[in-house]
Amino acid sequence: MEDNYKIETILNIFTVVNGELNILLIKRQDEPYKGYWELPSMIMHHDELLMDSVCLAMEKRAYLPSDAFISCNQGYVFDALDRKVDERVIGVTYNCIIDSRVADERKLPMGLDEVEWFAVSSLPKLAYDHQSIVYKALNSLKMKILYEDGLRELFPSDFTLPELQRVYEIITGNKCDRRNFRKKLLDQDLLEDTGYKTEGSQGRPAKLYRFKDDIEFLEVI
Amino acid sequence: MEDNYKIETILNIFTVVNGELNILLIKRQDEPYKGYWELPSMIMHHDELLMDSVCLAMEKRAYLPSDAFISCNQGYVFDALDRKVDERVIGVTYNCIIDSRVADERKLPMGLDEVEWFAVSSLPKLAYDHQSIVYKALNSLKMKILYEDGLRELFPSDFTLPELQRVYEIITGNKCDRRNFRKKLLDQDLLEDTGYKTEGSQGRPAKLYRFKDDIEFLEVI
DNA sequence: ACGTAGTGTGTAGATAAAACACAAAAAGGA
DNA sequence: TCCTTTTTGTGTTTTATCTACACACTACGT
Repeated sequence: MEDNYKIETILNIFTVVNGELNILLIKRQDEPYKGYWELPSMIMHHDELLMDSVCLAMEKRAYLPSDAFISCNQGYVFDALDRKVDERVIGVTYNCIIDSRVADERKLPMGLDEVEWFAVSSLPKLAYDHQSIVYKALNSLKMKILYEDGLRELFPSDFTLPELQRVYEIITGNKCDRRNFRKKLLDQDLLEDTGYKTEGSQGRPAKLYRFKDDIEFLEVI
Repeated sequence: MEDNYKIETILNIFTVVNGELNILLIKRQDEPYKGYWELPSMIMHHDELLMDSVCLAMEKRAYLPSDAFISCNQGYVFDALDRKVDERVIGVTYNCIIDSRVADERKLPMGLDEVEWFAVSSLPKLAYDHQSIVYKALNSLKMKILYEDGLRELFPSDFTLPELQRVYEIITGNKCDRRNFRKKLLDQDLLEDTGYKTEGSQGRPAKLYRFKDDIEFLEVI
């Protein structure tokens, strides 16, 4: 018996802009699922590593530099027999976080692809099983924030504590008291005050913080 | 270009016997790595799901009933170009926990395979990249114990608190005080006293507990 | 009967988590 | 200019959780 299947890598590329968690999607130009949005993906060839394929997907699909990510973690493998329409493709997902400062430096080829950021709280119709894939990725992100250094990766540049809390609450689903959230973060000494404040927004300006780029740290939140 | 690679599922099958975490290994009969031990694995065919392949590996490699596991979770994907000697095989790992009461009901075909349980604290020489695979699985198990219901799955039948603590400490790497460990577990009301005690061991007999098979529970330890 | 080995138990101090209310700084409109 | 609205910043008290710690009980072996 001749086994014939392919492996693709599928990328959940996250970034935070204006205190909102965004994910990168591409509008499909062809059938099937024409007009639906999909995650960047790339078929892996036999002489490549999965990570090679991930980098190619970053460049050729997402139009982002292949080294743009702050973190890139392997996620779940999706293997339903009918997940693609006419061929067997096993999808290995990768969850990437990139810096919002490079998120909009994409050079799209004129009029070819539509590549856009969507707030995860308002996603469009997704092709194939990509809806499930995003949900699973969001759950991984939740674990990463709760038990690892997820927040640090999501906020590489300056941020306000309310922004941090909004993203934390959206991803984890836990609402928490502002004062307790601030205290918990400031008590560990992971953050430093930049001395700057937000401008032009409504209400009292918020202090801008950044994560200390410290050697080792064991726990966030 | 014709892409030609295969996918295999690789099983880390864990069970607890006598308060010791064991993993199932098979002694290789042929080159390469003849005489080394390996994890049960099975090539996945194009018309199968990964879980089909897992079940086949359970039956045909581990000689265990394919429904014997208490839990079976997808783990990491190993994809190094040279992880197998002469062909490209992508390994998708699954971490299974089985009941120690079925662990020894295996019917091995006479004199063909050597299939044995090893304490994870004293593993033999492992073939291929299976050493890394076991390490990664142990780390997943740690996360599962710390943040999910891992302990419950590892102890489906009666156990003593010292047994529970030993396994907990080995997997998590955290030593903890006996009294505090007991209190933490007994305060949540997950356990019930069976009324029985260990017999024939040295020292004072230990009470036998079991996990209440309760509806929902949010946290262990 | 005595030693040895392993289990079972409670309390006080420290640390972390949860609950809670008001003042400060900007923007917009009367 | 003053008042209202909006959003941020701040401290204390209570509660729960975690940590540290010492001695008695029950079997087995000699």
